Amino acid sequence: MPRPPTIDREVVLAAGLALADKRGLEAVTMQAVASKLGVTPMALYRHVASKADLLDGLVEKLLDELPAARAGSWDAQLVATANALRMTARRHPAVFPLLLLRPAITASSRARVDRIYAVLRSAGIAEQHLQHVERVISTLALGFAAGEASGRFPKHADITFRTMTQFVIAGLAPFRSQTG
Amino acid sequence: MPRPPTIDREVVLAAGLALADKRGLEAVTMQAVASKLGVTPMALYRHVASKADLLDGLVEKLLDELPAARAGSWDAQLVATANALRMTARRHPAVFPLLLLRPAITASSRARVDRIYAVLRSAGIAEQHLQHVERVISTLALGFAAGEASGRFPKHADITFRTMTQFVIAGLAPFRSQTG
DNA sequence: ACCTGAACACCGTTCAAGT
DNA sequence: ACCTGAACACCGTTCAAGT
Repeated sequence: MPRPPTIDREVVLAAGLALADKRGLEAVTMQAVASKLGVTPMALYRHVASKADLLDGLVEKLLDELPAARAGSWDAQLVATANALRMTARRHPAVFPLLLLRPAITASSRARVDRIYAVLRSAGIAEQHLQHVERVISTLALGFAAGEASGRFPKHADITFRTMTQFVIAGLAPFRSQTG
Repeated sequence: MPRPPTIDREVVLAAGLALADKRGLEAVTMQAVASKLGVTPMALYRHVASKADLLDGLVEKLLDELPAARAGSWDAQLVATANALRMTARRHPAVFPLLLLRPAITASSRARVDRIYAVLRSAGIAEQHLQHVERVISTLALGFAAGEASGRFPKHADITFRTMTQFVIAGLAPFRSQTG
């Protein structure tokens, strides 16, 4: 005896994200999410496998929010990517740090990593350094954004960001074989 | 009517850390910690203000574990510090990532940051760049250690670490005014 | 197919009471 | 001073039942 669905995974995740943004990660309980949707907590289990799955879904939503890569020189592209991460971290400070706790290569992140590889290639990074250089600069960009979102840099975060971009350009130098 | 204390803050934190190391952060419950000590959960509240205070105490214990800085060239000292963070992260993979969520300057971390400042000065970093450069390299070292501990780099983490050290040395170049 | 009611084992935390 | 017993409001999750 079918029934018209009143909620779906998308609205469950949206409600969870809104709750996390407004009142922090610990405010994201099955009961709070359900109540926001006018439904009982048990209804959520048809759309998310567990609370851990719900939190995973929130992280996915953050990644989906990142803008597509822009054109420009390789260094401008790297800065734009780091900046996009930073903006997303500011919108979702409670959820963002979870990004650092996930495997670097998931199905959904693969395309994004490949994009960075392409940018690094155009910067002249040799193939054997690609994976490691990508990890280093991604760790730095993610770590900075997560740190800022967590209040680690209460003052002068903008200057630290600028310092970071200069630092990255110079740090890449030993790994570049040709100008891009 | 005084009683001899059966537990103190130190053993509460030690029990919590052991639990986190063995079974993860979510295994650290007041009941589990208490049971490990042969005591009721309510007994813990005389020694820690709350569960959040307990977790804060675990992070402090990790910091206390870091070895004192060693002598050597500035670059060797930076590498040694990053390596010490990495070893601590491996011993305590569940707790370590919490470090990235804390303010960079707390009373207890102040001395450590000052030590890095001294090393960076001896590398010839100009005074106006000191704070920002320190934030950048600390974010990178912490982020890498936390990422590795969380399983972000399942393969070739050692090579990535070496890449990171080269990257940092080169990244510092634009901020150095004299050889140290 | 989708949601609910009732139930379970657990959680952090309080407060008054015991020694 | 320090720990306990009893209690409270909450948590995630299950399962059978309703529509």
